[in-house]
Amino acid sequence: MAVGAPTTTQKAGQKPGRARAQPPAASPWDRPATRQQQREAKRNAVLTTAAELFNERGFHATSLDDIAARLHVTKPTLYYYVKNKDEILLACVQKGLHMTLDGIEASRQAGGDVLDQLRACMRVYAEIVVQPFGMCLIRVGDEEVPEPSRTELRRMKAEIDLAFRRLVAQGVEQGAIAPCDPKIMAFTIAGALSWIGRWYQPDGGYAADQIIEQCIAALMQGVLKRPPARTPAARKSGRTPN
Amino acid sequence: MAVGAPTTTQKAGQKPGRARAQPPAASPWDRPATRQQQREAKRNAVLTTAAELFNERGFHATSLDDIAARLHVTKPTLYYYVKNKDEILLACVQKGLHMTLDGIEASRQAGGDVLDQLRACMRVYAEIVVQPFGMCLIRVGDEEVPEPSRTELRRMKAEIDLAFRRLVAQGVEQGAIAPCDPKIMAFTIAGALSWIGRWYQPDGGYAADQIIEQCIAALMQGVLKRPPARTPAARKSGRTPN
DNA sequence: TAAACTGGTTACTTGAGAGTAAATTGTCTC
DNA sequence: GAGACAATTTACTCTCAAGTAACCAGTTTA
Repeated sequence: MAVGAPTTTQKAGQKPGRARAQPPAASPWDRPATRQQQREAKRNAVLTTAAELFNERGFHATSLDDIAARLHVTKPTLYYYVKNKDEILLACVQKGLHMTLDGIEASRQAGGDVLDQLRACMRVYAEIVVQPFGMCLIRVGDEEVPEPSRTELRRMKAEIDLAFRRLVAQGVEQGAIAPCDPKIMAFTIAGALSWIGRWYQPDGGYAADQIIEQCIAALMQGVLKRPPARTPAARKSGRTPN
Repeated sequence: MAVGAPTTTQKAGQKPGRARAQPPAASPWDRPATRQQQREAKRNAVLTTAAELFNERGFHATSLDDIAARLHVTKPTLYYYVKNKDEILLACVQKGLHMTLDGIEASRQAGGDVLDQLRACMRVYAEIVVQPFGMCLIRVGDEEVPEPSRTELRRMKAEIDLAFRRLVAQGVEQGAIAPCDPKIMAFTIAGALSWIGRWYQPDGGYAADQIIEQCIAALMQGVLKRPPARTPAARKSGRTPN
C-alpha cells in the first residue's frame, strides 16, 4: 500500500496504539467534519507543507512566511495551530519517526523468518524516507532541533537502528546472514536506504518502488557476482535469490 | 596572529594536480613564510573552522561570529579573507569535491582490475567523507548554496557519481559484478558510504579505518551469506573473498 | 623617519524573520 | 438577530546576524 497520500497523518503501520484517540473515522454522509477534526486537519496541513519546504530549502532557510504563503494564509494564522517554528520541526521529525517505528512493529507482527523481516523493515524504512516527514527525518540533522527534544529524537533514532541491528545479529547467528559486525552492517543498510531520500525525485524517470526494490536487492546480494545458488527455486530464473 | 594552526588542508587523495601551483614546500630553516603563504594558510584556517562548525551546527545555524570566535578574532577579520558567508560554504564544498575527484583520478591511474578500482574509489570517498570538507559535502544540501554555484556543484557531484556508475557498469559487463542497474547500484554505494559521515564520531569506539573497511566489505559481499567460494586462496581463511 | 601597506579592531547600519497584540470577520447557538 | 466563540488578519516589536565604515597598530620600504 505504499505508505501513501500526504496530509493524512498516520498512514503507514497504523493502529491506534500510538495515536491519540481519534473519532471513529468520518463517513461521507457525516455533516461537515467537527471543529476538532477540521482543526486537526489544518494542523496537519501546516506540518506537511512545512516538511515539504524544509526538504526543499532546509529548515533555517524556510521562513514561516514561506509556509504561510504556500497555504494561502498569513503567518499569525500558523501560530493558531503550532507553538513556534521549533515545534513544527519537532512534530515533523517525530511523525516520521513514529511512522517508521509503527512500520517496523508491523513487520515484526507479520512474522516470517529473519530475512523476510529484515527485508520488510528495509522496505518500510525506504518507503517512509521518500515522503515528506520521513525525508525530514533524514535531511534535517538533529543538531538543528534544540535540546529538550534532541535527546528524545536521538533515542527514537537509536531505537530504529537497534531494530535493524538486532535482526542482522539474529540472522548472523542463524547463518542466514554473512558474518559481520551487526552495528556497521545496520548503518550501511540504513545509510544506503536513507540516501534514497536525498536524490529521489518523483518526476525523475524511476518510480519509487523500482528504486526501493533494486536498492534492497543490491544490499542483500552485494556488489560481487554470486555463483548461482543451488536452491531449486532459483534454478529456473537463473538468478540467485534476491 | 591568532588565526591558528592551519589544520593542514589537503589530506586524502592529494597530489598537486588540481591545486594551484604551490611554492616548493617550506623547510623549517626558511625564514617566516611569505606574506602570500601566511595569507593562504589563514584563509584555509577560516575555511576549515567554518567547515567544522557547519558540520556541528548546520550552515544557517552557524554565524560568522561563531567562526571568528573559534579562531580568536573578530568578525570583520574574516572579511579580509573571504568575500561573504556563501563564498565560505562554496569553497568548503568545492574543496571536498576536488579532493574526491583527485582521489578518484589517482585510483584510476593506480590501475588494477575493475574491482580493485571500485574498492579504491570507495575507500577514497569514505575517507574524505569523515573529514571536515567532505562532511560538508554530504551534510550540506545543495539547496543551501545559492544559484550561480549550485549548478556547478551539482555538475561535480554528478561527475563523482558517474565515476562509480561507470565502474559498476564495466564490472557487470566483465562478469565481476552482479547484474544490476548501475545507476542504482552506484547510488546505493555512495549512500552507504556518505552515511558514515553522518554518524561517525572520532571518539566513538570505532576507528575510521575499521568502519570504512567493514562498510566496504559489507557492500561488496552483501547481507546474504555466500556459499564458500571455490577459489583456492579462499579455502584456508574459510571466508569468501571480501 | 615618514609614507604606505598589512592585518586587525570598534562601532555602526540594515534587513530579515520570529513572535505578539489587538482588531476584524465569520459561524454557531439560543 | 444578539451574543459568544472560532479563525484570521493587520500592524506592530524585537532580536540576531550579515555586512560596512572608519579608525588604529604594527611592519616594511624608500
